[in-house]
Amino acid sequence: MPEGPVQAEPRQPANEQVYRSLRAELLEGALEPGASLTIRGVAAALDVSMTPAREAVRQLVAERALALTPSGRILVPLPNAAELDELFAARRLLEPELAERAARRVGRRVGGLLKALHAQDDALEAAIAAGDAQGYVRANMGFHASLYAAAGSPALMALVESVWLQTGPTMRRVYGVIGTRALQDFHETALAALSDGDAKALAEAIRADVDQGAALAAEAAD
Amino acid sequence: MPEGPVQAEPRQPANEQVYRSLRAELLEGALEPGASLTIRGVAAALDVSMTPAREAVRQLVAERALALTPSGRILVPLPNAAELDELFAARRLLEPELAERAARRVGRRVGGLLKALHAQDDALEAAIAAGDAQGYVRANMGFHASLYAAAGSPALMALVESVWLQTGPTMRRVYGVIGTRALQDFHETALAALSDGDAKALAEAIRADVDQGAALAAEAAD
DNA sequence: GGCGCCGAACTGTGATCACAGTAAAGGATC
DNA sequence: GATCCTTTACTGTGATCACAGTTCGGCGCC
Repeated sequence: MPEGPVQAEPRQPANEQVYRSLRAELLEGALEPGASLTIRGVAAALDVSMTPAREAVRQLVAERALALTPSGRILVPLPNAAELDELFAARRLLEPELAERAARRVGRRVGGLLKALHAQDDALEAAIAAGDAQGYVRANMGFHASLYAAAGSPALMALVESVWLQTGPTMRRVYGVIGTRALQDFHETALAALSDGDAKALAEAIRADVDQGAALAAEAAD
Repeated sequence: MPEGPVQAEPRQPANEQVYRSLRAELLEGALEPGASLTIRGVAAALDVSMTPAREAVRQLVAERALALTPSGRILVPLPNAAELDELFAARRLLEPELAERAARRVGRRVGGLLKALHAQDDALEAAIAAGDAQGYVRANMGFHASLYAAAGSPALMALVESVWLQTGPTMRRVYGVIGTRALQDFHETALAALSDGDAKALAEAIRADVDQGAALAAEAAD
């Protein structure tokens, strides 16, 4: 069943454009933790007025992806060790569930998904080889996102994305400690479990991957 | 250690006032699923201008507590069975973790917390006896909220509250099926586990309570 | 030379207005 | 009497302006 060309975005509201832009920057770690933003600044950067910029910033504050100082200034939050622990605890709880749901839902029709995941994994290796920290974060997230998208569980996915949004700025630093540790490739384990149709094993591989990420993040946090 | 009077809210921004108001209505199920809201309407109801009302609505849309029609109209979402399943799956994963953290954190200094939880539980019984559906939802949520607050895990708590916000409008209907089923009081089980300092048993009681809620919600959804 | 103070620039917030699109209600037609 | 269409009222979006509070600069003082 060939898919037609993606609907050429009939109309992109300005506030959503700003939101997507900021969100992508946060997810990929393009924004330094602790950095400050201004509504007028992001409005000018995307050539819109203050209003849509405000809405976008507000949304991200509501998702804890941005923080407000007591006086109302906007900054990229810098999670401390305890908060990082909470966020990875949430990932450890939610992501295996999504992985398991994905495996059960695709069943044996696993070909297309496997191909997409392999592509993301290749991009990840390439980013590591090229020393591209932001590309690394993006590819790693893409791998997980592609897998979980197959679960067809938008509400759970939204929760996980909310967590990613909060860990994004710190995840960039994780790239810095890669290579200083011997890492096990749980993505490969996950792909094997998925092609075997073993939902439990897939969930376990994802849990291990998240745990490894948590360890790296804890190491990179100091 | 007597606590001083709560700081008399030095200044409440209008947008947050609107946000809190809408949020409370959603959490307690005061808003009917499928009902539609207008920015001008909520602005008028709280006697503020459109701007803060917009911000508040936007935040709640970002948290999936409100939904937008393709044309941009605002309505209280009506989760279908699959979405409800996702939301309770998330509660089932996250809340036992919070309960366990709470138990470990309070350790043996459990007196104040137990007292607060008993008070919430009494309010819950009173609401059931009085036939107050909204009071029931509020007291039940208050019980869980008080317990998890003791965990000192704001990031996890925010995730759970996001889920509550989405289940709120449907939870009101749950009250309708209470009494048609013989219910086990897992709150009592939880309180016993807490006073024993048994974190694992507390987590298990909370999981059972969430599961029972999920069953009731599934029953009330049709 | 270091410290404290004052002012100017800048911040987020709130209000108001103009606009394009949608939904609903009314009437005309068959 | 039901159906379709037109018009009207209303919706969310975006822009602009006024304002109060904060921050950070430079200047004067010790």
